Amino acid sequence: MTLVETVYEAIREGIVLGRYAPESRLKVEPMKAEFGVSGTIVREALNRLIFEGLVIANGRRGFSVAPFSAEDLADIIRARLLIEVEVVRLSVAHGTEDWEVALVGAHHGLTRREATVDIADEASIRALEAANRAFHDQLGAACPSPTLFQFYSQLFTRHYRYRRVALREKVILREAREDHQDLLDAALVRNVERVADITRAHIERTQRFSDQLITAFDRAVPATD
Amino acid sequence: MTLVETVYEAIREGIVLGRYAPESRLKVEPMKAEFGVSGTIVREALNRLIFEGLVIANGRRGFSVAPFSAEDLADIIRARLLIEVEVVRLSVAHGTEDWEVALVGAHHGLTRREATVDIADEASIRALEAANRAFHDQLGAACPSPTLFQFYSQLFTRHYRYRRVALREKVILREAREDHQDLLDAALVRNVERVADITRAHIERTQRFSDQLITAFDRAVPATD
DNA sequence: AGTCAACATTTTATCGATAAAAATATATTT
DNA sequence: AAATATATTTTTATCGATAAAATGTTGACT
Repeated sequence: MTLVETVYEAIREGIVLGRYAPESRLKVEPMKAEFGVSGTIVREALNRLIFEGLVIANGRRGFSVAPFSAEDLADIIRARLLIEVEVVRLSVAHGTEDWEVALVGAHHGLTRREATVDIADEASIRALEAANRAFHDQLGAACPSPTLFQFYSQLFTRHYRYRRVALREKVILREAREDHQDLLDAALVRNVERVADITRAHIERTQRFSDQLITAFDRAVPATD
Repeated sequence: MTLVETVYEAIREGIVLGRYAPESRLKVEPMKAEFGVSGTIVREALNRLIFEGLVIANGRRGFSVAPFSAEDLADIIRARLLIEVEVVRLSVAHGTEDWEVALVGAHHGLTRREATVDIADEASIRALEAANRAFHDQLGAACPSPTLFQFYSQLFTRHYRYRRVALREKVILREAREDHQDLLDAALVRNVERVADITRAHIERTQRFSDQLITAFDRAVPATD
């Protein structure tokens, strides 16, 4: 793996997990030290993140983390409703037996994490989210459109940046658990429209918490300037 | 405008217009000379193009132009059918009066080019395509979802890479002309579903030429290695 | 006190050089 | 002549240094 790729992953994780706050500047000089690489590497990694919607390039004024806003969140949800629903639809329609097997496996892993998650434990939450992501990725993995899958993936990541703030709510976890079971059942019997419906509801459900998310975030991180 | 941005635009245009053939390697050393900049600049520009789907990064083996394939083209068309249709739908539903004015203007510009285009003249074709792009961009410009608009834009660019091969067909030009007039008329009376339908047909029409496009390309540019 | 301008500092954008890797050519052995 | 090993060249990935902006600060002047 190339150095740029390593740094690129690290920065992306830093942004997604909120270690770099929204709108904060991503200064090359400090990051050189942080990762022990030269400025060129950092800059190349940042350039890759621009089109992923996580980093903003401000002309001659360097880079910064993409901002949080209610509009942006609404935008992400709307786009997910269009794209992710189509991705799972196509995937369930095209999935092979191997895909089914992998899906059952991913669901099992997710179930385990859901059962044992401790809301107070950061690592446990992190593991749950990884399993959640793996399950949803697998659900869409048989989608024959690489482009749509890439869009889905990007949106999922951007959405997670917001969602993680609310991940400690027990009620969300419970509802999500039910959705996941329903998704698996419908997917296994290839009920495409039902999978689409549950996916839609699953995404829409997060909308209920949108306002809370934004205000919760504003409380946690006061304006950066 | 920063140097990286300039070079980035130049490389993108080079790829879109086929000056850099699909799958050909994008070597930093020659490009340094071509643009009169250092390797760092070229690399940063290339990194930006990765997520746009125009450039592939091959681990430690440099960069290359995204390949042409029948699957890729089908993928682009499928994604456009989903995303662009939604973009124009949202845009027509949300467009203000200023948007209407700009749309009429863009359509007028396009009509002029369509009337005077000379299939044998490269510059004339180029101008037509710019006007075509401007009209379609304006049609979707009032879409309240920046994300969906960005996806639309990326797909349009990627599709153009294929379409330009077929742009010299008179029959395509004639059919497109009719679509554009119908799109404008339906947009002005805010007939959202009609605009969506025409857009769908407009994109689907290109599908008829897909096979020809691929074989035409294969003839024009024999395998690169 | 508040505005404005000269100055100092930080930060960025960019370059040229280098070491490591990959690709290519050459030689050597069978 | 084929296959393998070795040397050579090209190309890439990476670094440290520098000039040009941008930002922040101080201090004179109203």
